[in-house]
Amino acid sequence: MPRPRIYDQTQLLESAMDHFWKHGYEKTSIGDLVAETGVNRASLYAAYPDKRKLFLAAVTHYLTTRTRENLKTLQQHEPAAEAIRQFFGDILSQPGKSRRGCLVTNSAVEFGVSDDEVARLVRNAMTRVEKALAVRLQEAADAGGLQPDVQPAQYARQLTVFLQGLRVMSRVGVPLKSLREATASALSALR
Amino acid sequence: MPRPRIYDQTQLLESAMDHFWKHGYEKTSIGDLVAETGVNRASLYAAYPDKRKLFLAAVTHYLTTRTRENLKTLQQHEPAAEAIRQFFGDILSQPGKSRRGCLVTNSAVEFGVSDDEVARLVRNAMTRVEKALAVRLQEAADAGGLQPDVQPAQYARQLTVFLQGLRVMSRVGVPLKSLREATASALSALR
DNA sequence: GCTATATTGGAACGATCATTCTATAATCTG
DNA sequence: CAGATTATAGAATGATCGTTCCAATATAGC
Repeated sequence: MPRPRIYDQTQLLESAMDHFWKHGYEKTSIGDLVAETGVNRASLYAAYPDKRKLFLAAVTHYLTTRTRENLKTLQQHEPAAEAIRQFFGDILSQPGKSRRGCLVTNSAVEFGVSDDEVARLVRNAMTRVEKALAVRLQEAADAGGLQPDVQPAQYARQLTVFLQGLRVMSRVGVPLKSLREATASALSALR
Repeated sequence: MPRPRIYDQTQLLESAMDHFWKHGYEKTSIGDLVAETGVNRASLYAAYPDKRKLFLAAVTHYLTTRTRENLKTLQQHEPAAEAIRQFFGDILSQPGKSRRGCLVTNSAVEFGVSDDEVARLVRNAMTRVEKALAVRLQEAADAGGLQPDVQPAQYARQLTVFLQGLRVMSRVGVPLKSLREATASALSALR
């Protein structure tokens, strides 16, 4: 019976995610989203009760697409040491896109102090990355692909922190070449 | 002849810096600053032409106080390896304050894509940290305080990136204990 | 103590924001 | 084709924003 929806819900979410990713939450207005997505104001509010809920949906969408994609790289390659290299390599191999940094990192900074729900979402995402790294690092250690004095769990923590740093520095325009050098150094315990 | 200023200019800058540090640029309104600093609107605009210029002054003030203080720790302790430990140790030793992260890191994320002047300011600050670390790491290497296979310049890059990550994760509420473990791992090449 | 001068307090302005409302349009069921 | 229902377009609303304005105020030099 109803008039059919003219826009695609996933495209809306992708578009909104892109905009929040590039400009952050506060600098993104509903007007911006209407202009960029082509979706009408009223339709936006029919789909999400308010801007913040749309943002949360966008972050979740980021986690289930971008972050999941990165984790797949980490989990699927063999051997484990190579998977870890590839994981970081992928992140540093998109010259145009790396400038936006990571929506999770950006949200950590923008909402870390002011919104506990976002903060928890972000911490959980970081913990998942850390655990995935820990699994692969343990594998690498077992296979002799890790310096013997390195503890996988702690090294996973270190690399998770390092990854956040990469995202900050990408966003502010530090050349990828420098970041690749830094990463090579951070991964030098792998062999 | 003129009516004397009733507020202290440095206190104003400290107060504004604090607020930008905690809440970021966009979420800080002039009204917030008036309320928190006690300085009148007109006086604010007499001191700085607009919000952005005040923000730039606040960031510069941060660099000449907080960042400089951290760099002093890095430069003054002996031996070099101990100075580096202390540098990171200090950053992770303020349970209440670490939650705000670092104004430089926060600004990198908030303005990295949208404001080249801020981005350059931030990159320059990061480069200074990296260079200071490189100097001390070279010293440490010369004194045998560094694993022989580690290159000081690249390790300095790595630690600079890592530091940014620490600041992000502090801000989002990751426990300092975890971050200290990560840091211990990142500094394990020192001895 | 008067005048010149810059500061102060707070009202005022125009722009922009998130959100809501109203009217119209498009489809499916019967 | 009629009517129920939801989507759409865009105007309207009220709050908040950065910034400006104006009248009142406080001092230093005369």
